[in-house]
Amino acid sequence: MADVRPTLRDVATRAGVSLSTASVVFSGRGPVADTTAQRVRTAARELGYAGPDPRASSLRQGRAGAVGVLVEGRLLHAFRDPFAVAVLDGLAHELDAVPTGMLLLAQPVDDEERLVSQVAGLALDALVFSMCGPADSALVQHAAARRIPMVGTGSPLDPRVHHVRIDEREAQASAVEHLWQLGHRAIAHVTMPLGRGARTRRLGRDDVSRAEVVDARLRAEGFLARAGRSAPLVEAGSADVDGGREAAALLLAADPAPTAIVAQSDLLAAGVLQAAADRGLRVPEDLSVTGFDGLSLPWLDRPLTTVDQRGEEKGRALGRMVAALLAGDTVADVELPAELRPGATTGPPPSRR
Amino acid sequence: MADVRPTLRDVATRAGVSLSTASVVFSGRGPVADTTAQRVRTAARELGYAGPDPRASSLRQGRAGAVGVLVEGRLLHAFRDPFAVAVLDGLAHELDAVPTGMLLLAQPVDDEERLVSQVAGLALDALVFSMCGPADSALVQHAAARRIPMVGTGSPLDPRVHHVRIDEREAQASAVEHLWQLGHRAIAHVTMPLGRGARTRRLGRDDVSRAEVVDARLRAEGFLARAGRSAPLVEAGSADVDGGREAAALLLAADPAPTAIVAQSDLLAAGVLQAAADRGLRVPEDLSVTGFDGLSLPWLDRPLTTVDQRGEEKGRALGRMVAALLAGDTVADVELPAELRPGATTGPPPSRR
DNA sequence: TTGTAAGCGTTATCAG
DNA sequence: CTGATAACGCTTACAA
Repeated sequence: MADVRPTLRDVATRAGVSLSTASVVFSGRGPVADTTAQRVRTAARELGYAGPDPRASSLRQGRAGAVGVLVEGRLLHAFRDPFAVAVLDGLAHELDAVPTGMLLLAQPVDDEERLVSQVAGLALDALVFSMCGPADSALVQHAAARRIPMVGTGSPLDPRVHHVRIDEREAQASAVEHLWQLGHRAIAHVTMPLGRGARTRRLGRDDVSRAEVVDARLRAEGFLARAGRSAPLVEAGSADVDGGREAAALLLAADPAPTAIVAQSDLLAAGVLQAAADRGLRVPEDLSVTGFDGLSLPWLDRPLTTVDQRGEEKGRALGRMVAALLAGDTVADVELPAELRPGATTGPPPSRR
Repeated sequence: MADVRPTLRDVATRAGVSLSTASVVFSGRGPVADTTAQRVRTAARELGYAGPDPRASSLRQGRAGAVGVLVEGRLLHAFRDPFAVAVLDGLAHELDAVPTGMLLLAQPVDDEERLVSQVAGLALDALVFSMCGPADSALVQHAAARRIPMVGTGSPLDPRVHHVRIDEREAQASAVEHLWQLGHRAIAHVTMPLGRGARTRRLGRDDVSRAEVVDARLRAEGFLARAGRSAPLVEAGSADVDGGREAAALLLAADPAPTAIVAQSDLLAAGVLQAAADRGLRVPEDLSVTGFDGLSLPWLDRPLTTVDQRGEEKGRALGRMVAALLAGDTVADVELPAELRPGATTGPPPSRR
């Protein structure tokens, strides 16, 4: 066995057939006599031929067999969010049926140019913006030029990107409505980071309208629409438990303190619960807390009241959209339902007890 | 702008230069006059040319710009394990510098043939078995035939796969040693699933030696070597918190019950802690527990005594190995240290208090 | 049913 | 510094 990889031509020669016949044997397109096929396969086995080189066939057929999947920041952080993982899992499930592989692309916070040049060197059939992030991305321009179809979950905001969304505003407002019904009138909000360089800080209405991150902006708008324009807002410095804890600490130190905190994600809500515990507040007796995503966080000691947007289903919808696009179909944007799921972290405010 | 993607030839024609000159402008190899380069770039911009097609250049250059990364089972499960995520993060970090993308391959439990045919269609420069799993994989044969270099963390056991390992036996034995020093004499072991079709069950010595999953086998052997050949072993049905809980429940129901349980992973150990709580046992007063991996599990209320194998470092070592292999260097297997890190879940047995 | 030939879009070599 | 020309390994009309 020579050290160079045999090619289809070598196999064909050895089997005593033409190159095209050998090709047909492997691709399965077109009729081949059984005996011929046998001879080709035998020759392949003898030569240690592992099948057609994907590089060559993808050039010829125009299919790479892989889609790029963008996740935010470092993998370590992206995968710490069970919601992101659920979306990816649903996506993987649908793409597996195509079949198509997922090429992970970690979106660096600052250096977009680098990401574009990385993608420029990759053979990709589509691009998936798996998490709703900044409103625009330099990648869109590049992918559009390459005629690579793009799908996202609300961002980037570009007509060339197909979306699977939820009604972020309405979904977040439903959490406020739930609290309002319970009697809360001092409701505060913890947002995800609104853009790069986020830090724990109080937010004004115009900070919200200027926010780069689409879902964070829409949810905050939905919150404000129902809770009142002057309801307090705090931005979390990071989209994780610690970020929620710090943001909530800021809110709870105010006087008067809110009786309920609406967080933009379950992870943030988990941090809010910690901050409440830090101050000796009982949940939901002294403070009600809502999350967003609908994760099952087994390490929480009680079920969170949350807005359930089924992550796996979202991922599957993305995957089906990709599959349709690859098949050359035209697709329409999809809107998925998201609804409030009451748990044990919300109840009447102290004054009503 | 036509609807077909322009090619380098179109750009060259428009710029009034030859194809090869245009190529050199984009690849940066070879000298080009500034004015010529400008003209080419202008023509490219005007045509909306997004750079050389990666499919074609990869065929020509023999590089795909991506490596396949195998994770066990569904993504949802793989990413639920913080250790796996840490390894992937370290890997991503090193590969980013190459630069090379990571194509995720979920290893189905049963249908290996499907995985092979998936990989057969993918242009990959290397294959990374990121988690130590079954001792052999049909992929090895395929990748070897394609001359794709392979790296792993202990499995598959094949001389063609380069490894980054830890001394699993010794590492697991060190946890037993720690307990022994504290005075424990009734030490039990919870193993990861030993192969497909795992279920919660007591294990004999020969179950261990027949185990498919390499690290599970080696750790169990290390455990037995130090704890004594008749120390009780239970296999977890799944490599997660619930698996650990069920396995520990079985151990704790025995009479006499162990005073210490050595788990093969931190996730399993978390389940052991739950099982202890279920029976009203205090840790470490009534039961000592050790884990394996060295994760920081923020949702545990106290630090776990564990064997720290730094996942990120392991991933980086894998990444460096891949980089070296891609550069054509010969590489030697690497052994990384793993050491016991005492936490708050181990102490003297009840009899010594 | 099998063979011939023309690409797919680049990059590498080598001569000018 | 620039330009012909030949691969890279395969697929697919079309002809036999």
